[in-house]
Amino acid sequence: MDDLDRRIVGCLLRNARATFAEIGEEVSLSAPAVKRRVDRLVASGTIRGFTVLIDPAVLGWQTEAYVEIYCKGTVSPGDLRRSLEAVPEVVGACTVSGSADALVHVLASDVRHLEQALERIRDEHNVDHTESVIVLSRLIDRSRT
Amino acid sequence: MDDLDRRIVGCLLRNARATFAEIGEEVSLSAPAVKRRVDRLVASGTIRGFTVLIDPAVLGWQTEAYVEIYCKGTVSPGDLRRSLEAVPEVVGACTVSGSADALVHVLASDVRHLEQALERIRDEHNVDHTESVIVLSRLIDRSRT
DNA sequence: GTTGAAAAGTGAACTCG
DNA sequence: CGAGTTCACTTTTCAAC
Repeated sequence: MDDLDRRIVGCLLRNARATFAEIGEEVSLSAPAVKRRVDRLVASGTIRGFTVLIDPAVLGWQTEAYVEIYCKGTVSPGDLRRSLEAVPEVVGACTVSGSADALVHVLASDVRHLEQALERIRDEHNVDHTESVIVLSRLIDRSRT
Repeated sequence: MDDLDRRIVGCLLRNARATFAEIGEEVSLSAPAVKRRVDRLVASGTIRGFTVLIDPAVLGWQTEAYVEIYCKGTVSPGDLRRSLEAVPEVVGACTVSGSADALVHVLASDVRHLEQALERIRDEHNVDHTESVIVLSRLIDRSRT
């Protein structure tokens, strides 16, 4: 992972469908040289995949919340992950410092749908209670590294 | 945005560099038909762009926090966005329900770097105080809608 | 980095409801 | 007419050098 790799990744972050020749022009490399580096970055796991950015409003999933999960007693991160993965509305989750066991990012079509997702999360055997903040407006989204 | 579009978007979410022919095979369409639909989705803004998923650990930005921002008096979302956009470590931000004015997602190389970013956020003229939780481990990341 | 064969992208003309 | 298809033609990929 040298500086050239970083510049190639920078191009791909902006447009993952750029041709190798286009990237090569920007970083002063031939198309095959770029391809070899990209292949290596994919093989090594540095590049985990190529994806598309969708306007969430179009999919109709406009209601967003961050939910702090408090579990009964202690719970392993692995168990927590398995519990939360079962709920498709959960788009992100992490264990955090402080008294909460996890912070969960939930995306739903509307408030009604969000409530249903929260109920499903709460119904998991090891969840004691939850504390939610609802997103009013998204100010910044630079989530793709 | 019909069911065919949704299936095409599904393919692109999994692999944004899939060829139109590959996508076409999966959704039972010819390559040019897929291309026309993808072009339309891009033109209409449904597809906001193509990007690459990078292993954050490789870039060395492994320290993550969620920070609640409390401002002095009232502040417009626009001003808040401008303040936060000036801090590159801020990867996401939204206004939220409850007493905090905003919830900010911060990514930094280490705790020291995170602290510097928090200081920069606090130094913005309209920030009263902040409340942070540090991410211990990421359980789920399905952030790319 | 260069070259060349194979594959994919792309626009036009055409066909079907 | 909007949406899909086939077909020619250009560009890109990708493996060998």
